Amino acid sequence: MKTMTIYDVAQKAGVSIATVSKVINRNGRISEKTRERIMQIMAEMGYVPNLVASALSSKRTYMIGLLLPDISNPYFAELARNIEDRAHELGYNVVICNTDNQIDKESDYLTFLQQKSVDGILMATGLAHPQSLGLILEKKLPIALIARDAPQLAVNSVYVDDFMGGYLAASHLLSLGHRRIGIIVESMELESSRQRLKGYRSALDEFHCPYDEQWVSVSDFSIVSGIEVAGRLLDRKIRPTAIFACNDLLAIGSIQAARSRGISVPEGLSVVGFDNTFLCGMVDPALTTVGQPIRELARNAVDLLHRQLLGEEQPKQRIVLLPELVLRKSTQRYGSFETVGDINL
Amino acid sequence: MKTMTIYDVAQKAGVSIATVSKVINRNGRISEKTRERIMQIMAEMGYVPNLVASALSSKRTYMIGLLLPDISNPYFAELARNIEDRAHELGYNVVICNTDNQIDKESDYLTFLQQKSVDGILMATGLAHPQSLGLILEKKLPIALIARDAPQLAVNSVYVDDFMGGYLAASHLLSLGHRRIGIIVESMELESSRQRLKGYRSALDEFHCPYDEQWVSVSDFSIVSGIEVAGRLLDRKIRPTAIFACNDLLAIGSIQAARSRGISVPEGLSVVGFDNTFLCGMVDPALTTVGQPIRELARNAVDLLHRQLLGEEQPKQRIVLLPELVLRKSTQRYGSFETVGDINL
DNA sequence: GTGAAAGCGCTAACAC
DNA sequence: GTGTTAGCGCTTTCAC
Repeated sequence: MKTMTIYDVAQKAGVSIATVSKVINRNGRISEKTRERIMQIMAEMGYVPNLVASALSSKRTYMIGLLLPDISNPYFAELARNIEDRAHELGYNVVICNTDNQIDKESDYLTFLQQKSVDGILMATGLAHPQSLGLILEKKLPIALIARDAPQLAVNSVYVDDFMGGYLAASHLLSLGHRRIGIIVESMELESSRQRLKGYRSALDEFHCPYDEQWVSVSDFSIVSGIEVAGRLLDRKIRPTAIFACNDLLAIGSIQAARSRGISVPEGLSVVGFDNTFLCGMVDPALTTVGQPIRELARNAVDLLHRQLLGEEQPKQRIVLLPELVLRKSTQRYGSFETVGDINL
Repeated sequence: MKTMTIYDVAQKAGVSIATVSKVINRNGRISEKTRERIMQIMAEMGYVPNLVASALSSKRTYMIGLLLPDISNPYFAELARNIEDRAHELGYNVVICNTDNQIDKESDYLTFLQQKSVDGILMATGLAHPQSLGLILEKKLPIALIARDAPQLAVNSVYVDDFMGGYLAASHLLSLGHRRIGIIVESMELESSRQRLKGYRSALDEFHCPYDEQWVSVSDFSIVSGIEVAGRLLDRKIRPTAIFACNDLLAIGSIQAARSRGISVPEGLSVVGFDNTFLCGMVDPALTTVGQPIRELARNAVDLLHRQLLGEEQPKQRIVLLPELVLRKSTQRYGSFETVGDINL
């Protein structure tokens, strides 16, 4: 069955292809009568427009590229889901690109996406290397950054207030009486990590608790890394009574590290995570965490991009959403229970 | 900066566009000398071919569509990750489509993908409604099914031996001495669920343990559903001593249902999951499960599709991979410990 | 080895 | 309101 074109429809309807094109794109002046007749004919024939051809002349592909480190990470999976939902509502398809935070994969994908003429790009990779970004900006490809970095460059972005998140986590622990609070950050390369750390320090200051660098550890995104880094923290002679992990995976790793050392959570160690992925309710004890409004993050980012695509000449903007503390079972007042098998000094 | 075309390159190189096209696609006869010179010039100019135009004439977009129920489900996220990895290696981008198992969303996406002329489609949705499939097959759009259904239709597919998976899970529990084994299936619509149930029955037979329908419950994919359904099972006067849940999420839900009733796992209840997602190592107790070779599933599916795209006229095939039991901490011999707070008859 | 030219299927002026 | 036509940027015969 040969695939049909707009010519076939035009012929069958006894009109020109321009007319058909106009009813497809519902623009131009068309009498209601011929409009309906043509719609009817298209339906009968089972005609579907070829969007590649359409894209070539109209310069719009209705596709957006989504760059993220790894979609198998629950945080990014949830983000991707919400992004795809919103994009689909607006008539766009999304192409996923796993960069593993590698700069060469990142620019590789960027080149591909550019060649394929995606209408816009959403970056949730956090790193956003200047050279990659430069490439895009130069080509005037609409872009929006999500959830992480908001570098010096003038690009649209949507993210949570990481400083506040760090502050919320630390002050929660401090107000529970904790004073030796370990913090595990994802990477010092990330602006988000730096901000969360600053928030943590700010809370410390407010509680007149001295900042001590020995309590800050750098990790990466993975759970195994969380186990390892938290393990090192817990093997100290003087060990922390609480850990603030900069993502839920690291927090879960911390719980596991504690458990394998016979330290129970929250009795022997309080743990706070970040992101509020669905994992929090899944582990035991359920994880207290700093919640990111993932859905809103996603929606706002897509909408921001969409407005650019519509050609609305709006000023570049940064949308900052506020995180909130989600209390569950992994934190408790320091010293409120007799700790068993616990050698805290 | 106006975007360049093949004409600009041809002009600068003093050759025709046909020649340039040939060096880009490394086909046709081109002298090594001019080839290099043109490559050089393209690099200097920063020229990148427009793949939309290329697609319009060559009929190949180097994009494949991936339909799945929900990418925020860890199983599908891992699958998607591996699919994207392999596709990327082969030079393809992947467009994700979340169907939520709704037939209208499914056919909606299918229409879109067809209009965008993706080179092929990967379906991991399990349902694969005949009408949707018919649409694709009719258009001769290459397709491969993953991980779930393998209906009557002649389509390529890759999946695990679900019967064997069910058998493995049940016989593990039976050999531990369990006789009242609840099974929670995702949906009776799914061939995979039916097969797993058959495997379960087969193991029962082998152990001369009578099959009793009261032990089989139907659920959906979610953890909340797992909690609910497992809860009903556990609230029976005579309750099961083990539960075989047809995915890890349901298994985790079962553990939570048990915990909230004061039943500990594995002492008061053994639980086996299915899929072997990374969640298994994350919960307490770590989950014994039937492992799917997700990576191989993904690779094989992409390769199968790829071979079709290359036009290799191969017979349709079904690749069946074998699952394996992954032992962790959520199962134990029935009766080997005094059960506490347990009213088993 | 290289080039001319006819599409691929559609959009968007512009003319009528 | 509807039709004509010139592209969009590339691939691909088929001459030379």
